[in-house]
Order: sequence, then structure tokens, then C-alpha cells
Amino acid sequence: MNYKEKKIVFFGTPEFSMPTLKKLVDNKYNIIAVVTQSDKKIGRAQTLQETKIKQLAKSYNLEVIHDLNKLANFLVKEKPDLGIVVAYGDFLSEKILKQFKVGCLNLHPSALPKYRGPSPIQTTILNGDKKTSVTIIKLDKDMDHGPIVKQKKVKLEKYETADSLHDKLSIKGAEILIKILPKYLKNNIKVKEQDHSKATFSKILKREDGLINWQQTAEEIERMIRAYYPWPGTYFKTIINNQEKNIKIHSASLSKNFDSEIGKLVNKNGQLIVQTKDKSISINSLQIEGKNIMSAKEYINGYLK
RNA sequence: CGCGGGGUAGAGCAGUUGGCAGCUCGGCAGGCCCAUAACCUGCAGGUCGCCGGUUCGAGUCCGGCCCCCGCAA
Repeated sequence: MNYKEKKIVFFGTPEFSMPTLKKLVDNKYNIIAVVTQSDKKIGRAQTLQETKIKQLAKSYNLEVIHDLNKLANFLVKEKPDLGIVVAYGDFLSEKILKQFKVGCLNLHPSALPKYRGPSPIQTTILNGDKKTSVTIIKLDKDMDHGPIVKQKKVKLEKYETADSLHDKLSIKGAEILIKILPKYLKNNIKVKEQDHSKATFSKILKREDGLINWQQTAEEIERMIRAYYPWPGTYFKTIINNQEKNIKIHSASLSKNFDSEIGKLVNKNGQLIVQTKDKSISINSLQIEGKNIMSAKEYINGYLK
């Protein structure tokens, strides 16, 4: 049987999964179903919205499954060869994994065994790493634990945000996966066990993780702003017109030290400066709760008269 | 009807008990200066989101509608 006729089930949910699914379709792999999370209520209107992958799958007329019981029956019936899992968003049980003749491949945006878990991209930037990797592993019964099929290094730009790195890794990951897939399907590739003693973990991010503690160093805060952009965002609380408001910082850079009051936004020669534990940072763009994003200059004009 | 903030000059904002619509920045013109994003002088720029109501008089009070945004998901 031609390797391109082998039955593949794709698992994915958000934007990160899209380049891989696109490439699989472009390269005419035999995708028999796409598994994704169920529709979620989204936005102020609370309307039900399909996941990015569901939208894409539908545009390709692929069968979409989100019910895991249905999936179990489907797998028993179809006897698929391979599962490809890219940011599916849920743990797959061993029972499901066993249904695939050659197992399931997973694309993970970090240099495994470093940063297993749900927020590897953010953690990479938060820790100030200069480089990372995309890693393809064969899934086993533990989270991000399986043997490495392929790993490729990726350099970070100096001002890399989680957003830009996310896009970069999703595309790079898709390319690598497509490249190794023929070999893998022909059983022509060696896998390598992870060095489990070196495993580290990234945590699930919550909104509160983005709350700035100005007692941290300027470098830590600047990295946090890039790591948590655009989600969960980096913010602090302040009083505007006698109301407590959150201010989200979209972009900032390290600045020379101005030695002003810690955590207070001040105008220094047209720059919007805030003092941290050690040095100052210069805010480039920010957003007050309820307002549109604005530049530092606009904030100074409107709020720091 | 999930909760909340907002719509005033090109941008960001203020506008008190209803009584000549303002501030900072930007724009234009001129000046100063070796020079400037600095400084000085002057000018232009508004359907106060839309519709209706109350009033001698509404940015402001009342009713309805449209739009933007934060939280939540």
C-alpha cells in the first residue's frame, strides 16, 4: 500500500494546529477524520463558535468528530494507521492511542524534555531562552513523555513575543512533520527516548499570572510582557477617575534607570516610564480597561497632564 | 437578554448645580537658533455617535437605537 493511502486521523483545535492540517491536505494525505474540541461560547455576545480546526476541516469537507465516545467507535471500525496530534487541547488516553496501527505523532513547541505541559512557548520567552525547538514525539501514556522522532532548533529574535514565536513554531513544526512523515509511515525512522531526568514542566496559564509585581526586576517584567502577549496579557491595577482599572501593557522595552516611584507611570522626556525593583522600563503601547489600545504618547497627552 | 467601561477638533482626554465647548499633542503660518523632536507668537480645525423628549436654553436631564472596548468564556 502506498504510504499516502494510509488512514490518518488529525487531532487539533486552535490556530496552532492549522498549518499542519493544511500541509497534510495539500500533500494529499488520506485524512479520514479531524478530531477537535466542541464549539465554545465566545465573545461578548456569547455566541457559539466553531474551533479554528473545525472551520478549516469543514472547508476541506473532512469529517469532524468532537465526541470521544463516537471517536472510540469510529476508530474500532476504521482501524486507522496514524494519529497526528497538534495542540488538541486534551489528554488522549492509552486506550485511544492503541487504536492506531503505528501510533500517534505529536508536535510540541519546545525542546523536549524541556517544557512539557500546556504553555511551552510562553515559558520559553519568560525564562529568557535564546533558542528553542519544535519536537515531534510518538505519544505514550504520559503527557509529552514519548520518544522523540525529530527535533529541530529554532532561534528566538531579540524582541520575540509569544505571538510571533507561536506562528513561527506552528509553521516550522508543520514543515518538519511533513518532511519526516513518509519515512515514518514506511517505518524507516528511529525514535529516541527522552532523557526523562531532564524533564521540566510549563504550567497552565491563568489571567492572574499576567498581573505585574513591580518588585520584580525590569528584565523579568519585560520578558513577561513578551511572554504573555497576547494572552493572558500583562497588566497592573491603578486608579483612574476614582475607579480602579486594569491597564494592560502591550509592548515595552528596557530603559535606563530614572529612579522614580516604583510602579508609577511617569512622563520622562516624552517617554512613558515606570520604575521596577532595579531599573526602569519604557512602555510603548498600553490599554486601559474599556478603552482601545493606545501609544505611550497618547497616554501622556490624555492622562499625565 | 452574562457583568462592566466608553463615543466631545486629526489623536488622547476634561467639561461642576443645564448658561459663550476646553486641555495636551499633532497640523498650518511666522519667529528664535549653527541646529532641533526644544522654545516663542499666531491660525485653522466641532452635526459633542444617531433619533426623539423635557426646557427660554441640553455635551450635560429623560427614552430609544447604533458603534467601540475590558472582564468572562
